[in-house]
Amino acid sequence: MADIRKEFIEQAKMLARSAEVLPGGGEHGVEELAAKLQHSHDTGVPLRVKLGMDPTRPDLHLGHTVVMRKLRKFQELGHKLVLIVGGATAMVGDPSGKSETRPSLTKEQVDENARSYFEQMGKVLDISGAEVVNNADWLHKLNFMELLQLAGKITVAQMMTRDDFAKRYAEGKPISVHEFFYPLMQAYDSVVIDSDIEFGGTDQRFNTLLGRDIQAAYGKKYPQIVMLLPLIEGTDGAVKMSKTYPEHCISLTDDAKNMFGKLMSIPDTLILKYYELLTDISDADLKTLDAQLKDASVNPRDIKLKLAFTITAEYHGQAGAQSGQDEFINVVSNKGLPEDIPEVIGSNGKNILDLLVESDFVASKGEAKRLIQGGGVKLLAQDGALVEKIADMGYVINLTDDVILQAGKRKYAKLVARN
RNA sequence: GGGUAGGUGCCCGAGUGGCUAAAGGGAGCAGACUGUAAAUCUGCCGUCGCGAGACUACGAUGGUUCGAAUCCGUCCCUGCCCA
Repeated sequence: MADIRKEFIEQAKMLARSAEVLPGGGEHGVEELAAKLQHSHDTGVPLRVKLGMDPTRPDLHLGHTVVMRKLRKFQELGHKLVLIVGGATAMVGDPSGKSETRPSLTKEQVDENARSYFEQMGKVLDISGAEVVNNADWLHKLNFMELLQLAGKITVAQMMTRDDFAKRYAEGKPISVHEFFYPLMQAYDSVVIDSDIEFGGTDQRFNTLLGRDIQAAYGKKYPQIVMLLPLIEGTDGAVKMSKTYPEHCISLTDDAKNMFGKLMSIPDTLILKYYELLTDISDADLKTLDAQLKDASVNPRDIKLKLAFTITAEYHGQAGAQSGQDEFINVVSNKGLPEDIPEVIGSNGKNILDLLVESDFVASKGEAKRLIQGGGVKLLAQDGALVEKIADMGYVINLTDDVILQAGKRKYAKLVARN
């Protein structure tokens, strides 16, 4: 692979930003990528870039978009996106430490989930231009001998180098044999679809690299390289954004106001990372922001507002982002009332606890009580002025005029006086 | 098959007969503060009940006991060692 032309090195560098390119990593990784790009250019054959997805819970969040945004760049350069719906792999589930064999999804469920996936992915990627396949189509047809042949390409020791396995083994935690097959299945996919580059989060290091090895073992001369992108933390700032913790996820299906608000709730320490991985910001601008964040005279909130605006705009347009920002400033900064307050009719004469539970503001009466004890339940006038803070558990609603009920920071209901 | 260590609340994890609805941490919620739904501090954090209290809960099940997450039997699951 000698003589890689400079333009491809440059292109590879651009594409590799924030990513880890394997094998090699760093400079070497960039060269590997450049070689692929050049070869594709010279032969006129687009690169086949692979992304696999589990069609289990079809709820994509911003964490997924880190990889998707990168894929979009490849699409823009004319390369072929190959999306693999994990109809077969979904039954195993990527080993995470709590694995069980999952019940197999019916074809209909897989299709349904996949459809939902594509709809959400379509916000970032060009799905119509992608090749979409389901690995159940080939994995379910493998017979036992073929399976053994596949399994024979790797040793247990190699398998155990996977961090998750090694760790669990060291800690004396269970590892089921079938979990070994997840990486193998994913790797075999690479053989079948003949991928040139596989994408994933950094947690996909082992699986994707195994794909490279298995491709080679099945005779592919230039096996796939791997591009890994960082995982981003969820809104709590500590744990990776993952559907295991939906309360920390910023979902692509969140409405503009919620998306904006959730973005504002990330810890300040995450601002740069979000900027880098979730927007198209230039390196230079990133540096400027870094400097501003270290400058005590700049309020990090303002930078975060811009971040929230940029990202929200990508999914909900300028207008959506604007409404999200207006709402945030109005409600959070100025402690005003949100725009859309649901009306509740017929609350007159009701006990406050029952009302809170019925309106789904709290999950139980106990929680309602705690909320009241904590001073979180208030009645406000139409203009937001405090009418009274409810402190009595036995409080009974007695309306003469419409009044706004506030429960906690973000829950409001307009209690209508007429019945 | 034998030995041994375990299975605790959303998660991690302490607890070995009453003082345990169960330490501590994380997550979550609220309040204060703040130009952030950031940070920090404080409180809350099983269900029902205004309340006294009742109920449910420490793998499952059956016992012992005035009383069990804690003791005993059986079963299920997991790790390690031996075979």
